[in-house]
Amino acid sequence: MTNPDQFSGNDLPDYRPAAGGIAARARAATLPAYLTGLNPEQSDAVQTLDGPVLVLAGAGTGKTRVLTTRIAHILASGRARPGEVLAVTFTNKAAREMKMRLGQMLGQAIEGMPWLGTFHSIGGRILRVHAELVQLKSNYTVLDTDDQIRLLKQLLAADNIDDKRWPARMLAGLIDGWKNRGLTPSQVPAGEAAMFGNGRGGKLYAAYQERLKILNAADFGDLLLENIRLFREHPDVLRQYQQRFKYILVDEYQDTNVAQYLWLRLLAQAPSQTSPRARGEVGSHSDPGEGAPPQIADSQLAETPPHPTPLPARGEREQAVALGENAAPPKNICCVGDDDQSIYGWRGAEVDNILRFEHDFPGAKVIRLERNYRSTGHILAAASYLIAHNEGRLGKTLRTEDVDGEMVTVTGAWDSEEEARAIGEEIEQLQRQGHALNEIAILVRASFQMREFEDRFVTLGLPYRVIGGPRFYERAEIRDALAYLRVINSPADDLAFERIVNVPKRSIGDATVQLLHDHGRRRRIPLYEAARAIIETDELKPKTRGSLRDLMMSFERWRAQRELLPHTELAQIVLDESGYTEMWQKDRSADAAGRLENLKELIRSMEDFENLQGFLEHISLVMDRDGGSDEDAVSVMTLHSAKGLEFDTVFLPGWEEGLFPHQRALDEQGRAGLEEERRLAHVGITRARKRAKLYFATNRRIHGSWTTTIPSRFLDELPGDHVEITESKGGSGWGGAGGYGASRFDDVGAFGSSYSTPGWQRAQANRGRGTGSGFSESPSSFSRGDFARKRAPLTIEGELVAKSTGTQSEFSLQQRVFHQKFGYGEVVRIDGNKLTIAFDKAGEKKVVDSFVERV
DNA sequence: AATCTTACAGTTTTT
DNA sequence: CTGTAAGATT
Repeated sequence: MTNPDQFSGNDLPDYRPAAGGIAARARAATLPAYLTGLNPEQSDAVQTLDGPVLVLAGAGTGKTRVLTTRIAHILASGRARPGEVLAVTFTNKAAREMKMRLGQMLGQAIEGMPWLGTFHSIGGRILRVHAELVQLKSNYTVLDTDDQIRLLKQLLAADNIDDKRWPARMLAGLIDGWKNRGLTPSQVPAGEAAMFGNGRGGKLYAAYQERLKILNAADFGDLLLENIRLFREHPDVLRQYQQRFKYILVDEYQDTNVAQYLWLRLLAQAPSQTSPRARGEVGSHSDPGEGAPPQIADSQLAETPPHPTPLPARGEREQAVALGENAAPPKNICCVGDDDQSIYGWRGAEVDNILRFEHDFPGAKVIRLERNYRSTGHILAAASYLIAHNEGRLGKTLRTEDVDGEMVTVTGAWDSEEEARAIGEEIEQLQRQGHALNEIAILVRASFQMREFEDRFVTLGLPYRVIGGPRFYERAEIRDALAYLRVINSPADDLAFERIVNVPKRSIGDATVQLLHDHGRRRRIPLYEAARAIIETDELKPKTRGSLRDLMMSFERWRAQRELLPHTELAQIVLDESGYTEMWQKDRSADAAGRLENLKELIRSMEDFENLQGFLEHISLVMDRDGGSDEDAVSVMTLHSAKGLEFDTVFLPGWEEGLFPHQRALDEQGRAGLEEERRLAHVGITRARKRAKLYFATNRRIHGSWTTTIPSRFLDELPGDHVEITESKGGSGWGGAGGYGASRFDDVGAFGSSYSTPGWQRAQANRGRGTGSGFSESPSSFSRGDFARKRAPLTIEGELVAKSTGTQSEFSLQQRVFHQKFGYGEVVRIDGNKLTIAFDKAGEKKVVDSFVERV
């Protein structure tokens, strides 16, 4: 955040005047300050306030700036008050950033925008107000995926369905998919509903929805779907919101799914047009009926190649049209997105939404932002050339006024280990040249690739940070703690009760829980009440009965204390008295300390909320992953989680067929899958400001065994003029390839063939002068020995010693140590500041001493 | 009820 | 090969 380059990106206080000339200056004189410094297209996007607008904002073209400025303009020009503007994003992070930038732009003059948030938080908020209309109470619980699956497991068990053959996870996926497409149980096409559990999928979905109502709970999908149902069944409520929202803004429109699209359409309609017909016909209209022939809903399942020209309307859209939702002239809705960055098709995002915007919102104005302020010329050219291979796109050409800069590099490595080694060295070199590690990222296709980098960085002592992984509230310890609080807040929360009844272990096993379930079901009471009743009987073994009674008494006590104590203090007491904290204190595994730290963080975060109820309401919707530390460290993450971020230097390893593009995407989605993978590649390259470095390995371990791979077709799709083929650090593109004899050439041949393509040959011809040998040169002149020799003189050690905690005598052989990642172990060898440690669980590892502590 | 053993799968992720 | 989850064992 301290990098000066930051402002060459979206913020642009110093936008080059080339764009406007006299006209721009004239505008600047009459318009408010926030409008100055926008380029003509941006300015257009900000000031076209009436009617539907689609802003196609390529990577690094100032998308967020346009959105925030547009809101500022709406507010400052007095066209609407903050409460009359609906602005939706996908992530809390994006919402927070917009709020922040809006605040900066407008000063403190305007109170925070109440309707700026994620689809889910806004949907959830509307739902709380009208909960009774959809058979919920306003204090309903939001279930996460884990709760969802456990609930489904119970339903499967109740229906005697073998959850080996029909896993609950799969059903959860199906239900999510249906909800993403805006389908209630009765609207699911019969063919699809029959696909699960010998035709019982549809019934299970219905049963699940019913059960949710009884538990007073909603899953993530419901937050939107129940909103749609609410709006359709209660036109008066819909009208209220249509009147309220004078302006609607949508971020990342290419990522919207059908449900989100329907939700937006309903809200974007002019208030007077609410169709009274909508009420009764929702269910019956598209309901194929129970006995209908299994139509495998081709329109929904078969891949529909995206195409800019009008497409056949798809099922859900037809439905919207049939309900009269298409009739009204759309209001002032502005969607911002980039079809070239649509990478979430697999979780329900419909690229069609953005491709068909003009069709869906007649009279829409489409504005293209094509001036890129992030990347240098070569990087942009490479990314543009690559993405041009996609057919289903609206078409944009990114331009920059920046210098060409460094070429994009492509480097081959013998195997993934060498790939990691080479990248590690490049990073160390950058570090020695004074580049901040914070400005370096490694973006992988699949998370298993991260491991090799982590291992390498641990040995090098190079600080790194893994982005992504389990979210804060998804961690077991957080969910356990929350479950305790949920039971205190709402004794009817069976899922929460079940989760912690035997955590920590209190000898209340499955048998006992089953007994509680039976009891509860018979008397139609929650598990909590069942437990209270059963400890008065002698149905349980004395030991179990005693321990359950203790737990119940604790809960009663905590509930009484709830009125007297601040909720943070209560949480502390609950965790201590339940033995939960103690459980982790006694745990000697590597991550126990971290878990205790997380629990502390949870309590800290509770302070931001007024009371327990408020905290629980928000935790599942607006709790973000722990804010990254501010240490200087290399970021390691997946390409997906890199969307929206930018770095000076970006390393993109693993560009091999099968991995990237991923085989599964190809197998399951065909050409659409390939195009999405290509968009992912485009996203990856455009994350880089100054350096994009692509890698492929000839050999990679997949599912344990070594597999020879061929370089990704995407490498062939790069423009030769902007790409440089380099050698892996230490002398050879093959690094350690030497010494393996003829078989190696077989492998080279395999990949060489894919390099007979024009793009590749251009690339080779182009890099002729200066840079040294390329792939055409025999790699046999290099060997592992060469590699090692060239590595030796590097003074990494010198730097690391300076960073390490102290003298090397701090550790001795057989010393017991603790490492944040690998846990406990014993020192078996010492080389300067590098220790070889036999970890109890992780095996033998080489680690820099500053990363371990004595026990 | 807790621990050990075996089977099995194994992109991408937000809310 | 490795981590998880369900099943078998004590």
